[in-house]
Amino acid sequence: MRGCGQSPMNGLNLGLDIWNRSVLNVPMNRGRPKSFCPEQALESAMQVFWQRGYEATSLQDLLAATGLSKSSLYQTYPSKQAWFEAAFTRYCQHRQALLIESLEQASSPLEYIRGRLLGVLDDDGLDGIPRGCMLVNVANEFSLNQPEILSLTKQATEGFSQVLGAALKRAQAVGELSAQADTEALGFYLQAVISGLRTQVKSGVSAQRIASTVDLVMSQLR
Amino acid sequence: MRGCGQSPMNGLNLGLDIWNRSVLNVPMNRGRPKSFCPEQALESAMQVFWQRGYEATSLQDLLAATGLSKSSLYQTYPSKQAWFEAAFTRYCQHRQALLIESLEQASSPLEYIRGRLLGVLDDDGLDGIPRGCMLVNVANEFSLNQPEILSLTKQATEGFSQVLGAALKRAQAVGELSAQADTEALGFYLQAVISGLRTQVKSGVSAQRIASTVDLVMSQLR
DNA sequence: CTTTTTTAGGACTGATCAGTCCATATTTTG
DNA sequence: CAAAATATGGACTGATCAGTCCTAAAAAAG
Repeated sequence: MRGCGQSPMNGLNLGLDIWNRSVLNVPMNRGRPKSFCPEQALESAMQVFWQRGYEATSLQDLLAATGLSKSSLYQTYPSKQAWFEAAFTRYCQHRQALLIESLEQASSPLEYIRGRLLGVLDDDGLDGIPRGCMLVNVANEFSLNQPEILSLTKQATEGFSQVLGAALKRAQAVGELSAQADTEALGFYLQAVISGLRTQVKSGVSAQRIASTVDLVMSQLR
Repeated sequence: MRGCGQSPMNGLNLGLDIWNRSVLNVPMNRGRPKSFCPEQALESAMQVFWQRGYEATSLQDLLAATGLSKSSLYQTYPSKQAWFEAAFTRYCQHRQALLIESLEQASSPLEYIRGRLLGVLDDDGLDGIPRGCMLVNVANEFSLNQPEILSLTKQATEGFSQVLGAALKRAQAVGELSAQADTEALGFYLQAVISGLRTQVKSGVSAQRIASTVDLVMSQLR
């Protein structure tokens, strides 16, 4: 059972790995190959951390979600913390890539933004229970005393804000938004609104109420 | 050592307690009196839950923060969960009371709102590390599968939103806000913005950036 | 005083926590 | 084939988890 390549490296390094082997005469990995796909395991770990948060996720949860043995788990990343950081990094990268991709496909930038705002309403997890945005969850679970996590949340928040800012720039180009608008500032503003709405969703505020706030926010964007 | 009255009841019931004793001839409490103040213990418990969240707070933390013995802890509330719910309820009540009080003292309703928005910047905990708003923390830590918690977060979110809505009504009365504005909708909107800004603060976004978002939001309120 | 009632201290519980270690299995290399 | 290298399963660790229980202390009531 091999599944997804035998390199323990992640997707980005796989190419280099193959290149090394074929061109530089670096030998193939010796020893028993992994019986799991590290990428897939990380994805599963991310899902469970997303759903439950860091503290509430036990190693047992991680083992069950990934299907790995304890040895394989600790050989892939050396601690629960390391798994979490890798999973969270993956989440941020994927989310930002998705955001950018759907922006590129969007016909109307403002409708794209409305879609991002309304998106807070469909974030159901595996069991149908909303799990919110992992970035929002993580930022609020940790205090600011963990530098590595803080660095990740800051970077992701700024990244998301910039994508929203880019959407607003396109809105200006298309004539949907005043050329005087400060798109960078509005990007951070919208990111805050989205985070706030996600918190309200998790607080039990009705979908109707959320939707009308979205209308209000959109009506202010001119 | 008595400290703050010998009734194990909380503040609201203390009056009834005394009344029962004096009017209904109910005898005074027999037995050894508590050597701690339940109100004060709850306040301490609230602080530590606020700072660390539910999962990350251990019973040891709770014992250390309150100074209680394990027996007293479990006699006051029967579980960690019960302590948490009591502490969170206390937080919500106190916060809402503070919000209302400072609204009543405010001269300019819009400046009051600006103050609430900028307030996200000074939420330092005991050790100087921002701990955010407990409501935001709690809403994001728990998934929606805990009915009691959900009920508390929903109620608090709506309560805070309504106070903001009331401030906006006063702004209309004073002429600071258009009479056409939907103050209820704007109240929920502002509550979302505040939650979002708190998340950004915990994500490491700079105070300067937060402040300029506050300016942006205020400039939209007309 | 004795009795009754409540609180407090702290030993104790079984479960679970994150993490280690080692023997065995499975592969490539030579 | 044998040797080397890596992966796996799972037993094992000490620490900590939330929570229980029992005994002693301290107060009011009679």
